[in-house]
Amino acid sequence: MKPGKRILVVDDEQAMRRLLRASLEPEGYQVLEAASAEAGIREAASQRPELVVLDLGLPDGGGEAVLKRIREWSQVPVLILTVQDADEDKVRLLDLGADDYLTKPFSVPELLARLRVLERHANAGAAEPLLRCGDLEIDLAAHQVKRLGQEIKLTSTEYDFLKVLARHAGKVVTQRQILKEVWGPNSVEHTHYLRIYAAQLRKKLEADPSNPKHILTEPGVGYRLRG
Amino acid sequence: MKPGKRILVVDDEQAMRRLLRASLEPEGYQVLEAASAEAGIREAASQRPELVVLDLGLPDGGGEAVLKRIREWSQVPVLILTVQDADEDKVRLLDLGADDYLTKPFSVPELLARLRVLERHANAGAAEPLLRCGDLEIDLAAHQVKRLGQEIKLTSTEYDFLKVLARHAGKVVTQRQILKEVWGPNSVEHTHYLRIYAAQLRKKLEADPSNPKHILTEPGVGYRLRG
DNA sequence: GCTTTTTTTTACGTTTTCTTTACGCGCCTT
DNA sequence: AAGGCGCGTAAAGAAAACGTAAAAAAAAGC
Repeated sequence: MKPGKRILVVDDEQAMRRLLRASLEPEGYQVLEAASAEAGIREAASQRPELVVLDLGLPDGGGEAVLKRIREWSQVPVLILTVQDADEDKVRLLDLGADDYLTKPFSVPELLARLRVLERHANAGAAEPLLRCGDLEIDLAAHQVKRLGQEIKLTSTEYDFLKVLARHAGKVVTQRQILKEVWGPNSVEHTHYLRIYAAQLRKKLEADPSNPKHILTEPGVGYRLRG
Repeated sequence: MKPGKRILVVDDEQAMRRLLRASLEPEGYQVLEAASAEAGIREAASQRPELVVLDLGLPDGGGEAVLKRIREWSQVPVLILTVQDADEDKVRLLDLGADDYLTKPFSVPELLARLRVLERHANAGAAEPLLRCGDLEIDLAAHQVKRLGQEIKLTSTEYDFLKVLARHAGKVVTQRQILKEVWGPNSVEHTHYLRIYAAQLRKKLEADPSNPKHILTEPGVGYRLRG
C-alpha cells in the first residue's frame, strides 16, 4: 500500500486544523499544517504536497497571496475555504488558479468528495519547479537562482523578468507579454526596458554575456530561455 | 479565431436552458441543448462536447443516469446543477465522476468561473499543437521550427510566411493570400517578396534547396507546403 | 535625513532584418 | 529566333531592432 497523499492545510484557527486533521487522516491522507500565509508558502515549497486546503481568512496578508505564490511554480490542486460568500471573490479566486471553493460551514463528506475529484484531476502535468538550464538553476518555489551552485542576487524586476521566461522555458515569450507581466498593461510600449533588463540578466548569469547561451533574443518577436 | 468550445446543456426546463445559452454564448461557447436524459446521452455521444452542464432534476430517470452513461466512455468534464441540497447526493455524484456541483439558484459569474476551471483541467494534459510535415516540425505555441529534431532559426517574416503555408498544409495558397497575411493588404502587388522569402526558407529547411520537397511552387497560382 | 540600491530616462553604436535593385534561366507566344 | 513573362538568385542600400553605457529620478534601507 502506498503512503497516503500528503495534504497541506493552511489555516490560522487551531480548531479548524484539528477538525481537518481528524477528518482527513482516517481517509489515509498525511496531513501537513501551516498556521500563517508565510508558513503556508514555505511548507508548499519545501514539502510539495499533492493537495492544498487553503483558508482565505488568514490574518497576515490573506490566503490570496498564498495561492498566487503557489501558482507561480506549481499546479498542485488548491481548495479554498472561506467564511464569506461574496461572488466576486469566488470568481477571482477561481480565475487565479484555485481548483475548488467551499464556504464555511461545510460538510466534511462533501469536502472529502471534492478532494477526491481534485485528486482525480491531479494526474496532469506535474512540472518540476526546479528548472535546470545548463549551469543554471531556477527555483521558482524558493525565489532563488543559482549558477554553478552559487546563489545569484537578482533585483525584483530582474527576477520577475526571468520568471516569465522560465515559466515558458524553451518557448518564445513575446515582448508584449513580458512587458505586461512585469511592468503592467500600461507599459507595453516601453520595449527598451526589455533590452536593458535582458542585458542585466545576461551580465549576471551568462558565462559570456555577449554570447548568451540562456537568454536568447528572437528579433522582432521576444525572448526565450533555453531549456 | 477558433470556434468556441462546445458545451452541452442538459435540462428539462426551457427557461434554464435559455438562461444558460444567454450566459454562455457571449463567452464564446457554442451551446448544444438537450431537454431529457435520453437526449442528453444521445447528444453527448454524437456531438462529443468539450464540457457538459447537467441538471439533476430530470423527469425521465434523472440526471444521475446521464452521468453514469457518459462516464462509461468519456472523461468530459461534467458540472452538476441541482435544486436540492442533500449532502449524500453531492458526495455520490462527485464520486460517480461529476467534476463540480452547483445548487440552484446559482450565480452566473460563479458558474462561468467554475467552467473555466474545468476547461483548465481538461487542457492540462493536452499536448500543444505540433504541425508535422515530413521531417519538419512547426510548433506554433513556441514560435519554433525544427527539422529532424534540430532547431532552425527563422526571422519573423520567414516564420509568418511558413505559418501561412502550414495552416493550409497540402493545399495551394494563392500569392494574394500570402502577401495579404504576411505583409498586409497594401502589399498584394509585391509578388517578388514571395520569390525572395520562398528562396530563403528553402535555403534554411530543404535538404536540397534547388530541389524543394516541402515548399512547392504552383506556377501562376501560389505556393504549397507538402504534408 | 542621508546613503545605497534600484528603476527609469536618455543617448549612441552595432547588428540584424527588410526592401530595393539587378540579372540569369527556362518557357511559351509571336 | 526574339521578346515577354514568371520564377529563382544574389547583393546592395535602407530601415528597424537590438545592445551598451551612463546619468537622472525614484525607492529602499539605515
